[in-house]
Amino acid sequence: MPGVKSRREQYSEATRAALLETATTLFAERGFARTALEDVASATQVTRGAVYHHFASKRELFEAVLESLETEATRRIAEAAAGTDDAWDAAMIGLDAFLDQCCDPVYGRLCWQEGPVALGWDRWKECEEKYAYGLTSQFVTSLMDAGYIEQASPEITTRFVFALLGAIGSMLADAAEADKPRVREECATLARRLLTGLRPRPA
Amino acid sequence: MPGVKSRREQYSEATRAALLETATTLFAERGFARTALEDVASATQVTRGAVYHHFASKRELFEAVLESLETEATRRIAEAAAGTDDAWDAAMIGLDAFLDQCCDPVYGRLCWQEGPVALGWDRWKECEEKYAYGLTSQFVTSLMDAGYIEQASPEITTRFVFALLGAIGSMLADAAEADKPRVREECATLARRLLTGLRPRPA
DNA sequence: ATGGAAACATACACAGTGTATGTCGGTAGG
DNA sequence: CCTACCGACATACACTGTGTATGTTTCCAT
Repeated sequence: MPGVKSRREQYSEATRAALLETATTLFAERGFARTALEDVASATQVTRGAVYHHFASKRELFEAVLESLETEATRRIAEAAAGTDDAWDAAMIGLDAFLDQCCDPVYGRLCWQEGPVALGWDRWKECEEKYAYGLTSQFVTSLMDAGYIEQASPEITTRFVFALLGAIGSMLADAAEADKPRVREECATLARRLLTGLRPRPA
Repeated sequence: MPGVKSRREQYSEATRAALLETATTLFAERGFARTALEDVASATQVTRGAVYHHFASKRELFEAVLESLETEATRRIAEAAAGTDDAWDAAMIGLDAFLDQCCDPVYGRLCWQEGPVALGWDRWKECEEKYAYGLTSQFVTSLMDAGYIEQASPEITTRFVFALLGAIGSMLADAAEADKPRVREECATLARRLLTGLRPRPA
């Protein structure tokens, strides 16, 4: 009977999920480099053996954490913008949803600060292709197609916009909880203004 | 006689400089994490003992490398923009000088890619306060003062612009040597356009 | 019940950083 | 001059942390 999990499979899956969760917490609290797998294991009440059973390496564990966070985040953002036809409006709604997302300290810290540090920029971007970077790319090309921003290399434009989003993510991740609403608003208006710079000139 | 160095001091300074140079090369070639101090030492024909004599830690060695690169870079950029009175023109000249700088693969790689990875984002930004970040901040505030860009939080605006510059640095560091001129130009126009988005509205 | 495989634990190899100590040549004061 | 010291480095070692190889137990199928 496919779909029915044996007890052992359930246990195994639970362990894996628990590892993922403690790893998320510890990576977010202490950062990738300052978190030893021993800590992750003991906090989950298993040994490092279990960790290496479920994940090939420390890096892969982090990637799994990242993917889990990004899957949820991109889903939310895409969902928020889904109903809107106009490309510009959709992008602005997406931006708002993204800002909301970044106010979660775990997301901001792990995806935008620890991510590139832990995996190296290349590998990180490779992972992000599927998520934030990919989504950004979609928004950018749809804005370009709709004539809302000037025709230019989509790759480079995307990287610029992505960098902006990264800056926002890092800032919100850094900001004290009390400051977040203010910072959030300033980021929103600034990002909008910068993007309007890309609009085709009326001339 | 102050100012005159004893022979020992000269030797010492020379080895320190040599260490700095090989470290620069190796960090740029292999990255910070994949470069062991043993490699730096042996390539300089000394032992790790010498490295630890001159630098308190691997991190400090990297910081020294970074500072050396950034000192030179910011000097060049500031110098290029020095003669120009108009804040906008000065900023554009500075941008051009920066783009030139980033075409040096060593600078781009170490300052914009390895930097945050090696030191962690916080410490990296702390270092950059004195150099690229500080210079960016100056340009931004002078643009704001001159009314070329809208009044807004200078801190946040600076971080946005800094992120843009970082994106450029990374891209040029990544780009194949043959592509650099093209990428450079596209980056330049894109950056200019984005910045114009910050100009106060005529309305 | 029993062979086998999955889910872990245990133990170990190894790389790399940092530190404590040793050595040797240069330099300064008498 | 010479000698006592100090700085520049070398040597050796401790410790942390990753990854791997090998056990051990538990579950499930036959």
